[in-house]
Amino acid sequence: MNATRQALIDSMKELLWLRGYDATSPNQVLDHCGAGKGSFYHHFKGKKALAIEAMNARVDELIADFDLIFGSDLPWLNKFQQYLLQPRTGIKGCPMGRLVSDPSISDNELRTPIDRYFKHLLMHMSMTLSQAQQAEQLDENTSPVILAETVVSAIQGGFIISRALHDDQSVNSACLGVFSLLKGLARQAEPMAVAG
Amino acid sequence: MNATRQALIDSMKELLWLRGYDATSPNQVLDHCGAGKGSFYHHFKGKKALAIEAMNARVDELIADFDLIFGSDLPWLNKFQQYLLQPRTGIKGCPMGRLVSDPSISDNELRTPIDRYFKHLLMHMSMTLSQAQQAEQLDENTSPVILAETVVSAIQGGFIISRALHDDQSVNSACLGVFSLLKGLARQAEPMAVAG
DNA sequence: GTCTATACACCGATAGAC
DNA sequence: GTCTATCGGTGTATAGAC
Repeated sequence: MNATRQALIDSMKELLWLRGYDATSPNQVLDHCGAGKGSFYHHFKGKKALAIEAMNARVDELIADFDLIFGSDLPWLNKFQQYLLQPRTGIKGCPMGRLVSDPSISDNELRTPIDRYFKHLLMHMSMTLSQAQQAEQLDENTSPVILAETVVSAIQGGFIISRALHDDQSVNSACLGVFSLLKGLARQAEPMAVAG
Repeated sequence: MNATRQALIDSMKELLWLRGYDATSPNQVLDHCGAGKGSFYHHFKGKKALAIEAMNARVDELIADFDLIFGSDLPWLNKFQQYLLQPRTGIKGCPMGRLVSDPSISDNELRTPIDRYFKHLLMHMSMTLSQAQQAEQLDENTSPVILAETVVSAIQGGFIISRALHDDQSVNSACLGVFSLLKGLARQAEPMAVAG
């Protein structure tokens, strides 16, 4: 892979996190990585094409981190504990979540990587919760799908509060709060009933 | 109050919700309300000044709605029920929450109305929760401040998920989920009927 | 108070030399 | 593959007539 091409992707990845899509211009990307306009339009059809590659690279990164925890054989509650209690820098925002407010993201091609990221989180969290219910380790009155949505929302919303109040810690409070609520639903597995 | 001036504020309010701050240009505001450039810069120092007035007007509106519920004498859980189970149009996003991702919002003057909105929600929710604890109607193991942050985060994050998945209902699922979790912490010092 | 004309910077993209 | 020059369009704001 060409080094300039990779540098363009890396710079776009960084600037998307820092300023979002609409507010990031090709010129800013070029300044950031020291490339020239000619390289940009040689390697990519345009801003949108580069952004999609950069977003997909970021999603791969984030999903790999997520899978380290949710793909492990930790007990279900410990998975959520590890994921939710990771320290986050609230004001920076979520590299994916912050993009959805950009007007251009209503374009479906631009939205695809973001959709992929959140669908992955939601699906694997709700699978974990569903298995916990089957093992009688989780209260059965709440739907795993809705519960997963609530957890992901608490994280994303925590970033919003952090930026709104200019306070890096708000997101961590929100994550702690939703973890406490989740912990309240944990049940000790009871001995398996024997049919007959 | 001059009618043109008011029309400019109303149009900016609308466009801020629709497109955010950075992506809304003075020309778009003028097209939206039919005013001319001269009127704009006669009544307002510039885009930023108009946006601040429009944001403050929106916050007043949202806070009035919020206070209708949280300023009432409903039981604490019913307040959260009414507020959280209001149907929301997820893809439109929260008129305040969507603004925090705009790079320009790191400017403190622009952030002030947003800060005021969220501080109001958080303070009054945590007061309600604190009083519920004193009345022994709410589990005492979780901090009211953290719980309030979790509730507001679930709403805001729900909007993010809605926009990410292009699904109006995600935000309502997230709100339902956090309400269920909250309901699980209710204690019956006195008889309380709660549907849902 | 409102209008039109204008200024200047930056946007995303292209052309063509090397 | 990379560079510089340039394009048409738009953003924010100002000037000055009426």
